[in-house]
Amino acid sequence: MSAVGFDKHDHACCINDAMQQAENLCAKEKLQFTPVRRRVMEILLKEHRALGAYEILEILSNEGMGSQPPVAYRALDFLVKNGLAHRIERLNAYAACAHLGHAHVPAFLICRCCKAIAEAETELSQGRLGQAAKISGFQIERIVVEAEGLCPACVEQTP
Amino acid sequence: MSAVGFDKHDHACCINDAMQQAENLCAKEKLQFTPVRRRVMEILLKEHRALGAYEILEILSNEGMGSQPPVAYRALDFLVKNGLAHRIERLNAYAACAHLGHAHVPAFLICRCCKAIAEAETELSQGRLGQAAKISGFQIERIVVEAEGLCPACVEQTP
DNA sequence: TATGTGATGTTATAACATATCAATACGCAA
DNA sequence: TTGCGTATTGATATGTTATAACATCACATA
Repeated sequence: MSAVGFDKHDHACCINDAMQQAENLCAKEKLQFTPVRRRVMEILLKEHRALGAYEILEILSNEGMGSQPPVAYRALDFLVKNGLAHRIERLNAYAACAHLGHAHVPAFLICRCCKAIAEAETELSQGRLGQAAKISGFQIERIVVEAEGLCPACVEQTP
Repeated sequence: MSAVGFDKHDHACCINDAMQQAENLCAKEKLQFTPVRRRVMEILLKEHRALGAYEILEILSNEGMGSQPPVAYRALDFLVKNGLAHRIERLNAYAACAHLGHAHVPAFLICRCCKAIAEAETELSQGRLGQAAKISGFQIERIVVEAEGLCPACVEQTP
């Protein structure tokens, strides 16, 4: 498990790789990776952080790709539904998936100071939550795990 | 671990107990359990589900206890900050704590059909998320765990 | 050409949340 | 008990996030 997000890396390469994987996945699943959807995915990858729908919308708007909320929300819904991006509930924001290709339950570390996020993977279903669900007969379809706190950089500045 | 929420119980008694515990806790911590705060706690306990701030506000308003959003949000912030209630991120809503008295990391089962919720307890810090945090130097302050799916009642109706 | 389907465009509005500042109540020391 | 500082409430305005509803476009195919 690597919590990509708080460390440096070759970002151009990271974007290209991810876009290629997204292309492949859409081709394989016969999904329409349309210009708006592709562009939103690029934006999320480029910024490499959680973006609000309206932030994305503004970028799209500046590029003449639609200026009304549903344009952004539809593209984001598509990306989330197909595992290309995740919604961060705590922030009401969206981030590109950092583990494209393998199925996983995403878990996030969210810095309350600088808003940086890192994505880890978990397999929570075995845990106490899974037990509780089993006992009560609840059928889990999706799990949200988000930890809020201070990232390495902010820990030093905020004592 | 009991996931109270999807089963019948003596509700009047459950409310009284919880209010008493809340009173005690506020007394012990020297917190001002003011009329608005007390009433919001009662409302959450009475409804026994997650309520939006504006739902609560409407009830308060009907009773002449304030009609503007900040009234509800302040009371809810107080309850959440002091562990009397939890915020359900997935729903942008609030629910009374089902485990008053003992410290815990709350985890929720949320029915996407009828919106019923159940609160379980977890101690997640040992898991992979805790590891990821430790490795990267992230300092966790709060953890959100929310599972979405179908409650026992809705599983039967929605095949 | 007609028809179905999925994606977009567009308007309007619902739902959730907070900033700000004034007024009031409360706890406590002088 | 008086006065002071702090916490709480009242009130207005505004910011932010999300969706309903309906029209249209583009493409595949019967």
